[in-house]
Amino acid sequence: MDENLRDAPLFKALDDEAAKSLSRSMVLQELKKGQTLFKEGQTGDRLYLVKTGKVKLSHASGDGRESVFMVLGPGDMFGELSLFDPGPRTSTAIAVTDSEILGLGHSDLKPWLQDRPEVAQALLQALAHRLRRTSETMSDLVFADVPGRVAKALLELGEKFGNKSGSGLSVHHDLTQEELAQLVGASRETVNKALADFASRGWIRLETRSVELLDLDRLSKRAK
Amino acid sequence: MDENLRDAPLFKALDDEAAKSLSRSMVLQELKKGQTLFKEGQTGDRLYLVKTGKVKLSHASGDGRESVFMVLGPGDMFGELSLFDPGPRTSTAIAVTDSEILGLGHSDLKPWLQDRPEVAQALLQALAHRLRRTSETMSDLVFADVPGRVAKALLELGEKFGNKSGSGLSVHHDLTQEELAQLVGASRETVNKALADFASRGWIRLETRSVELLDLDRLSKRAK
DNA sequence: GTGCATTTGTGAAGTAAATATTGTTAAAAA
DNA sequence: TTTTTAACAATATTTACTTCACAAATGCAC
Repeated sequence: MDENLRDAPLFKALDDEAAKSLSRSMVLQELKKGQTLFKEGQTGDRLYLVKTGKVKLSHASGDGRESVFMVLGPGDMFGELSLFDPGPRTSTAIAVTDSEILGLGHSDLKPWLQDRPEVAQALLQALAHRLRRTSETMSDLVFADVPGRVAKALLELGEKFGNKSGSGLSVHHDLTQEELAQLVGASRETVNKALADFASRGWIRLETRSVELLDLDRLSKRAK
Repeated sequence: MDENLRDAPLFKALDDEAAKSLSRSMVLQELKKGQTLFKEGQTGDRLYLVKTGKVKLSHASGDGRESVFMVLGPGDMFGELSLFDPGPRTSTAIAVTDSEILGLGHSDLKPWLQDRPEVAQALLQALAHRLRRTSETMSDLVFADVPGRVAKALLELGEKFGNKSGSGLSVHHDLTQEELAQLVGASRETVNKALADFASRGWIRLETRSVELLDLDRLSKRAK
């Protein structure tokens, strides 16, 4: 079984034997970059786990604008809302890069939830944790200005997708500036200006679909 | 047992017998208006249920500004984050009116989670539902202007606390305009303007700590 | 390579909302 | 009651951000 997945909330609480057994009922699906897994409004009761690649969860406004709540990487779970609280999907899931994802249907998960309290417990914890982060993002939208939110987003992407490189933290986020702007809840132009400003101060170095974070301290200070 | 509470997610899944038994391990606490139940940053592993009254969950920024995520009424659950995902409280809970609150400690809930999968299931559903609403609020912050958010907040308060009255829906929210502004994520002044504008159009009638919603259709249209 | 589309960078004008100020009304407290 | 405090209302000013317009760079198909 894949190392990344062993740490996913769904499996963390189980012993190897059980984890293997559960993983057998999951279905692998390959997505090309840009491909849509599900759209908001559709019904669906599958939960997904990212095995490789990146997936973004977004939400469209009436007039065509888009907002991205989250970029998910290996080990991350999504789509669980429609599973626990039946109803249409609230977000659209699109692959940011070529990705492999594992799907698990409601009926396959149910027996585990019944017989293994530790699975439910782990999922409760995962949801609670998610809720915690969501409400933090919410107060950032209220309190922080755009550069602050950009700094925060960079740090979060760094934590998730960063690799230590000589001088700093190299982050291949695979997002266009447009997508980054949607993640931050601002226009592409202002995000671009914030990035350019950080770069001119030497806090980051911009590359295409990737950044190198050079001064984490300053960025953190700007973020809070 | 109180009727309101019988419908709370925690009890809904249980039969009368079990619900009664669980409710016996809950501790009643009375709060005066303005009294703080817990503060963000404190540790705590209790879950609460509002029996009577109203409680607000808020979050403070570094520079003293405040944001209110939620106003809770009878039957609503809160404080569960620190219970499922151990860590300090992420919000401050303050009584908006004199209130009665039931508390349940981690150790009292745990056996139920172990033995009764339907309890865990109900809680998963409650969290998923909460997450759904939170992310909707989040995209409203990105997409909607202040008057739109005010209209939405009024409708939500109406759904929760409204009573049909002759001409419209009478909503005793018990919030000052300052608190309403914090709930909407805007300054008191702009919220006041939006309210005055709605009133001048005849969509609402303002009273102190209360509104009457007269034209729900127009408000809904302005909200989306 | 050449050409075309997408992404990135930047300045200027327009706008929603915050901030600041001051006045008015209503509710508590003396 | 009067006094004091808190909540609400209206205005002018400033600010952060969006929108618009366009140029430069990069990636990709042929």
